[in-house]
Amino acid sequence: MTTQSVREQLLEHTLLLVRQRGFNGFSYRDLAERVGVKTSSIHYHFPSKEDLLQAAVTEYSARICGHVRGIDTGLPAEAQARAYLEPWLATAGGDAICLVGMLSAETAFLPEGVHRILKDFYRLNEAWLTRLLASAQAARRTLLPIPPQALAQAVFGALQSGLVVARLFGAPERIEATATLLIASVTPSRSRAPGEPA
Amino acid sequence: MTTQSVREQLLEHTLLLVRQRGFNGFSYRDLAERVGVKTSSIHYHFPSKEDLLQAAVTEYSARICGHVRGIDTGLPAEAQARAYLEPWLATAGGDAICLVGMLSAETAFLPEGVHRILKDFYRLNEAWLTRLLASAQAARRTLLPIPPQALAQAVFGALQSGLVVARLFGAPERIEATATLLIASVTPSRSRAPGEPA
DNA sequence: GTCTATAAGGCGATAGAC
DNA sequence: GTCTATCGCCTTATAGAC
Repeated sequence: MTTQSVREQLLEHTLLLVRQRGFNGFSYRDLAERVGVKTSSIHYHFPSKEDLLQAAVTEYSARICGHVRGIDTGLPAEAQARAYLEPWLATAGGDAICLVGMLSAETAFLPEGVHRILKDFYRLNEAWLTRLLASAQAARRTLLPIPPQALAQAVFGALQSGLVVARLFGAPERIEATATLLIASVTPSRSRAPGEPA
Repeated sequence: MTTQSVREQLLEHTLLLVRQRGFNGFSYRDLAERVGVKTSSIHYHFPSKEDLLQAAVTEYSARICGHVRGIDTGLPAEAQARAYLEPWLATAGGDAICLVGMLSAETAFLPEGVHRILKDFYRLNEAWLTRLLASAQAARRTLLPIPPQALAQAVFGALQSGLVVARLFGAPERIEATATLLIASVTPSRSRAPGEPA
């Protein structure tokens, strides 16, 4: 447990506040109270609220995308899928959702620069999932109902919404439906022949 | 084009404002300006902002759930799926998303009564999709990668997120990945045998 | 039912002392 | 770097005239 500078604490609590309540859902006062400083001190580190947002979304995206890029593509497809799902499963059911998912609901208030980071976040995750699904399909180990890219978009969207719904219902296991879909889509399994009973 | 009472206009513009900006994203002033009245007139019809929200979410849920319940279950599964998807396809790419999806991101600020309506909305849609998928599977016309209920949850979540992403990218066709997944999941089609090229 | 006027407090942001 | 003090504006909500 290393000691954090005030700036680091502000950024960390902003990440949490945005994921819990959204950019429009917290104030400088809320943030100041959590960190134990006055609101004017926040303005010293982050002159405007948009500066704070920009820093938070950049940091969040770097962390998650870093995790995704860090997954060894030499692993079996199922192991890659499980590694990918890790942070999603760990988040589900808490009082925070994905920062990008939250901000995507608030696009009307966000500057263009933030929009770009959000879009890049979707693109990277969807591209990674597309590659995984396509390679699993190419190896003939699996049978996809729709093209890899379409399934990747659907799976990633279902994960985002899964966090939202898991929080609403207070039910972490709500994310598992989508996790199962991804795993099943890259797993050879005993894939049933058409007409074979489930 | 029938003339609407002020109350009806307030409700209608509230539906739109929540779907565009969220419950925390608009004020009585915004609403008053759109309808052409003063903010105090809103308080006459809806004493508090929570009253306004309660009326809006109730109305929205009644409309969408009414549409779903109105789909003839005697139709072929694919026709039912297309009828179900209709409002989602019509919404994608505009500046408004599903009101329930929007409010689900703002749960921290919403009263318990609204939470209940949101949950019921998810349950009804998921149950309807589960029935559709299960009946299509039971008829041996299709092969699902995961159980019907899990797929229903994933599909519905992907639709919700699909609206969000379609708006962010300004790309209505973004919803089609999930629409394709649902259609493919209930369509006998020429379902490929394992190993058969896509 | 709708208005004017106003209350009481929250908001992001700034100036200037220390 | 952090503080106190303050600005101007926005917010939901109410009282009372018409």
